[in-house]
Formats: sequence, C-alpha cells, structure tokens
Amino acid sequence: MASEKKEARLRGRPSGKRPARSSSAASSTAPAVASTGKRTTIMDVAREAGVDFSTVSLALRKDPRIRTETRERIEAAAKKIGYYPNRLARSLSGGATRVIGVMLTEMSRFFATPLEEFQRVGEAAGYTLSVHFSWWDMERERKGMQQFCENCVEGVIWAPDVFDTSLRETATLLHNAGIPAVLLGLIHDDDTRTVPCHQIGIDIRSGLRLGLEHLLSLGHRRIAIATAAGMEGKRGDMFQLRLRILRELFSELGLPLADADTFLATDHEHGGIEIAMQLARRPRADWPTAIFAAEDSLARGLAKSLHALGINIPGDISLLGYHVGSDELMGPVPLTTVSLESGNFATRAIDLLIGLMRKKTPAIPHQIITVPSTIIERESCASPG
Amino acid sequence: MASEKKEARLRGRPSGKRPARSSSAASSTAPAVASTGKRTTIMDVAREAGVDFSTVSLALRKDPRIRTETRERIEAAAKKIGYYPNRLARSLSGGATRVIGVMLTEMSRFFATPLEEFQRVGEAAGYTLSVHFSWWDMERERKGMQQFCENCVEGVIWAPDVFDTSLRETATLLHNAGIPAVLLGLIHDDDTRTVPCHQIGIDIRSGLRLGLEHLLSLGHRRIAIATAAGMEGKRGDMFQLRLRILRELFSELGLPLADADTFLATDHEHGGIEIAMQLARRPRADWPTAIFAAEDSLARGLAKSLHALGINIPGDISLLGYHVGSDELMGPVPLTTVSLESGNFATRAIDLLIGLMRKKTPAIPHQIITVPSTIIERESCASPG
DNA sequence: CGACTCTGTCCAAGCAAATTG
DNA sequence: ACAATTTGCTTGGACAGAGTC
Repeated sequence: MASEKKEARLRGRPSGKRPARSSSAASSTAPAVASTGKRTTIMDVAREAGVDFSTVSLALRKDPRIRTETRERIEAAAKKIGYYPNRLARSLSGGATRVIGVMLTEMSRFFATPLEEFQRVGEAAGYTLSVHFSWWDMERERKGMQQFCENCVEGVIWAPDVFDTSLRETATLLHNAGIPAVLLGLIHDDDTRTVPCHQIGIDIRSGLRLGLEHLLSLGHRRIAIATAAGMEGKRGDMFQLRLRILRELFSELGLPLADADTFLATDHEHGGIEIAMQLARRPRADWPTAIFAAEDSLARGLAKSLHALGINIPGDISLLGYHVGSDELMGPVPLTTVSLESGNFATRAIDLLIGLMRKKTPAIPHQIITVPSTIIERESCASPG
Repeated sequence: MASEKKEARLRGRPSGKRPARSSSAASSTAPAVASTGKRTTIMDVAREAGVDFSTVSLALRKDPRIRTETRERIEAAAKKIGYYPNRLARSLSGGATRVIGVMLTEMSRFFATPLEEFQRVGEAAGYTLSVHFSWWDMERERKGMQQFCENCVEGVIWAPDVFDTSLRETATLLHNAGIPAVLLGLIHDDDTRTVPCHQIGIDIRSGLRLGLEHLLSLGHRRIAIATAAGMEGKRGDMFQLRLRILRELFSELGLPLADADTFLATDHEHGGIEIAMQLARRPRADWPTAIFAAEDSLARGLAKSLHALGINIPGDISLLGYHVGSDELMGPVPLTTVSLESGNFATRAIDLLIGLMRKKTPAIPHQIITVPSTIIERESCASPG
C-alpha cells in the first residue's frame, strides 16, 4: 500500500497522463492550461525534476534545506513546463492571502489619487487590491465587507464618506473576523469617534479656520466664499457642509459675510467662470479683497477665469484654495491653499494598515488620527490694497 | 483506527479546544476570530449542530438530500457561532474564484465610470474586482497579470491605453493560463489587431469624422477645433492624437483650417475660459461658425465660459462635443456631442467578458469589436447665420 | 565503532471546503 | 446523513547518509 501511494505521488494526479518528457518537443513556453485544460502543479514540476513535490515547494521558496544545485534544477523544470504557484492553495495552507480590501462609495476624482496610492504602497509590500463600491448603500457596503471576510482579505481600507450608524456594525463585523481596518476621511465629530475602528480623518473645520485666519493675518477684512454648494448629489452635500462650517466660522471670528460675497457655483470644475463674471460686473469698490474657494478645482477654474478677464491675482484680489487630495495643476497663478499636512493622507492610511497587518495583534484602543491642515503659501494671496 | 479518525473529524482540529457549548454564555453575535485567533469553520458548525461536517456543507447550499428540519438546525447553529464560508477553500475545491482582474494604466477620470460599471455588472453576476495599475510600465503590467493568474481570477479586463509589442506576450500569458480577457479601448490600427485577445475598441477617426460631417451637413464651412493638446503627460498625447487625426480629416474633406481656429488649451477641465476669451476678443466677423471641442469636459467648460461672456450657443456659435465615457453634467446648454453608440462601451466589455467566462470554451477567433460613434443631437449645434 | 551532529530530502498531516457513492 | 476523496500547497518532523569525535 505504501508503494502504491508513493506511485500516486510521483504520478501526480491519477489520470493516466503521459510523463512530461513527451512534451519536450513542444515550444519552450509550454501552453500549460490552454491545451490540456489542467493547470500545471507542483507535482508536475516534481515529476519533471525527479524529486518529491514537497522538495519543490521548499526549493521554490528558497528554503535553506535544499541544496543550491537541486534548487536550480527544480527552477529550470518549473520554468520549462510553465509552472506558477496557485495562491489559493498557498493561502489556504499558509494563511496569508496578501489581499487588501478597499471599500469606496464611488469612483470619484477625490479617490483617484488615494486608490493609486493604495496600489503603489500595497504593491511594494506584496499586496493586491480588491476594490468595491457601495454607492452610499449601506447594505451593499455590508455585503461587500462580508465578501472581503469570506475572501480572507488581510486588511481593509474603508471610506464611507458619511457617518451612518451601520458603520459601527460593519466595524464590529471586521473586528470579529480579526481583519484590521482603517476608516478613512470622515470628519471627527463625536458620532464618528464611536466607530470601533482605526481612523484617519480630516478636520474640515480647523482647516477652514486656518484658511480664514491666514487671510485675516494678511489684513483682509472683507472675505468672500466660493463653493460649489449648488451641485447635486453627495458631492454637493460635502460643499454644503463646508459652506455651513464657513458661515459658523465667520460668525465665530466676528467677520461679516454679505450674501453677495457668498458665491455658489453649480459645478466645482467649470463653475469658476460664473463667479469671475459676477465679480467683474461689480464696481471695483464693491469687491471683497480675498476669495476663499472651498475646493481647489473650483479655485483653479476661478484663477483661470479671473486671469482671462484681466483681473490680477493677488494684485486685484487674493485667492485661497482648499484641498484634501494631492496637488495638481498650478494654473495661471501658483495657488496658495489650505492643504493636509505631511503629504497625502491616503499614504498615512495605507501605511497604518500595513503596520497593523504585520503585527498580528490589532491594538484594541483604536487610533483616531486627525490629519491637520496647513497653509501652503504660494503666490495667490497677498495683503490687500 | 477508523474510530480514531472519526474522533478527529468530530473534534475538528487537533488542538484541545473546548466544545462550543461553553461559549453559549457569550453574546448572540459570537466574536468568531477576535478572541480565539481562529476562524470558525464548517467543522465548528458541525459540532454545534451535532452532525457531520459534510452534512453542513450540503445543508448550507440547500442540497435536497438534507431534511428541512436538519437544515434549519444547522443554519441556526451557523448563525449562532458566526460562521461564514471560506472562499479560498471553496475555490480551491470547486474551481471558481468569482474574481475579475482589472488592469488599468492609472486611475484617470476616463476610467472612473468604466470601473464603476465593471463593479456594477460584475457584482450582479457574483463577481468581485481585483484592480491593478501599471502606470504604463509594461513590466509592472506583466507582473500584475502574473498575479492575476496565480490568484486564479476567472477573467481579465485590460486597458493598456497604448499599443506595445509586449501586449502580444501578455495576451499569450493569459491565453495559456486559460483566462479569458478583454482588451479595452485601443484604437484599432493594424498593430492592435495582431494582439491575440478579444477587443472592444474605439474608432476615434470615424467618430471625429462623424462630428465634422454633422457640422458640414448643418452648413458650417468655417469650423474651429478646440483640444487640450497642450496638456502634459499621456493624457496630452491622447489629445495630440485627436488633433492630428482632425487635421488629416480637414484636409481629406477639403476643409480649410486656419491656425487661428485651432485652439489649444493646456488643461481640458479649466481650459475653456482661455479659448472663450480668445474668441471674445476677436471681431465677430472673424469667428468660426462652429467649434468642435475634442473632449466633453473641455466642451462643457467652454460652454460655461461662452455663456458667461454673453455668447449665445448655438445662436452666435455652435459647439460640438466629443466623448468616449458616459454622459455627465449638461452645463448651461445641453451639449450636442459625438458619443459611443449603444451606451457605455465599458458595459459592452464587461458583458462580453462575463459571457466568455460562462462558456468555458474561449472562442479561438478573437472578436475585435469596434464600438461605433453616433451623434447625440441636443441643443448646442444649429445651422450658421 | 558507536554516538554525534549535520544536511538534504521526503513524508504526511494539516488548510476548509466540494463532490460523490 | 455520512464517509471518503479531492484541490495544491505549507510545514514540522522523520530519516537516511555523510562527516566528526
């Protein structure tokens, strides 16, 4: 019986397949699956090299127990028959799938750079990305997370965009599955803090406040707001939120804010021209001395438009941007802007996650990191007059 | 010996774990992994329900061989101890991973809608997305595809953006692995056609030609071009290409094209204002009667800018857009545009791929589908004068 | 010469499910 | 409803054979 078993091991699978030698007439790049319909396995390599299949496993992962000469022979055999490992089997046995789950609400421009960043850092650390969109449907999000668990992802990055009570349940789901997770990009109000999950968030209020204080310190007293609060959908909600916070900050700081100085565009990308024209039609004496555009793409469009209309930045008017993504185009005037500190917050998120995945013990007291904003002074803001 | 084996089966794993009953004091949502560090398996459910683990396997997939009563008992037990299946094991045994690999060059705005579309259609068909970016690095692309193979994805969608000889090798790699693939969005010149892979592509030339012919048929004889050929990077290359083709088409159609009527912006999103201002500064007699903006985002910005400057579309000038993605915002004037036929070409790609994955035999003669363009007539184009 | 490391290789028990008799 | 087998790989331990004291 023992010999029969050994025989089976050498044959690989029980099907009466011809020994590999017979394929020596084939081209050097063996069409592993396409012809036979069966993927080549470690057993095929073992047969080809004349060793036990476990030796192949050890050799291919450069285990010191295998002599160099033997290893090279095995590697040659593997290459010859076009073998590559089956990660499913490897993961099932070894535990690590090397997959990170990424749960986003939608593929907005806002997440483009973060997503690339997850890939860049993840790839360097040997991870692959599994991406899922929820479209703000919490049930879809939960199901996606469930799939992440079933697929044994090793970590999850998660940007739900808005607070919802279901976040707590989802976080618990992940926690029970032993999967470290990083919640990305929420504002850190009290509700958010109760979600039991590591968090990297943005403090919109303090960023906007920083911007206003910067303009105040330059001597501006009549500051206008430009935002795309007229946009539809969730994106518009975010601009609405910024507008609301800005209004609160104006009153906190004792600044007046005329309705005429609250410019609401319907589109953050192409809305700049509307605002520029509104401004241009007014008598110069009735201009604010600075505009705080609560989104960089709007600020860039505004800069281009003002420039095209012959309005000088910052000579005639100062322009301050605000952004939470990464820097992009400069436009006609290098834009002074409120920016997240220490580069990209997406990088911090993926770095944190990879750290959590490495040490198997997920620190129970969840880190809640608020990425502070900073002013990047370029050329679009100056003192008035 | 047999009884010993049975004992092992019932115990599940060899570690001297306490029977599940002892956890009955725990909360209803059992913290499966978080406490023990071990995931609950089908064996745990079996022990809880007092049946064999294979019975659990059958019951959870509603096999008719299992009595309803037993099944319900098993389902209750599974729920109680927080069991969910391990797809790794399921895939290893059953073959289907239900994962689609998506290989993109970068997370540009261009791919946002397609990516969401892959998720939407894929999710409906029970698939999950594994996303990888190559950043035009063909070696990185090859490695990513290799990983897709190792991870046993069931299909690949692939948008390399530019033709490269390595595409042939990569296609062969996938073919040898028996993984159906759809190559997305290349122009179908002769080089592209030699890549042994199903393809869904865009015929830029015929789309642009259609646009020009539409303007001609409306009576326009002096047509301007607007494109963001001044942009940097790969995106700029694409606009350069459109510009080159447009120039060729002008000469083929015997149309004059003055340099003054070739508007080159440096930014497709905020470039509209520059062009609008250039136009506004000219005497009215020196205007073209129509502008063909070779990218919808540029066209929208241009529409907004012209509108803001008091220039009437299409009364004063007609504006024709061009796009290969999905429709977005309308702007001040609903834009007449050259669009891909039958909706979204991304949908066609994912539909094709899912079809290929279903029938295991990948049709050897590769389909090369060129998605034709069509004119969507809205309100921004009219006859001149 | 036997007890002793080493080495290089092999064995078999896993991993968590599906499948089939 | 159960038992046995299968999937492809990892891994700790077993086990020869060579080298050392």
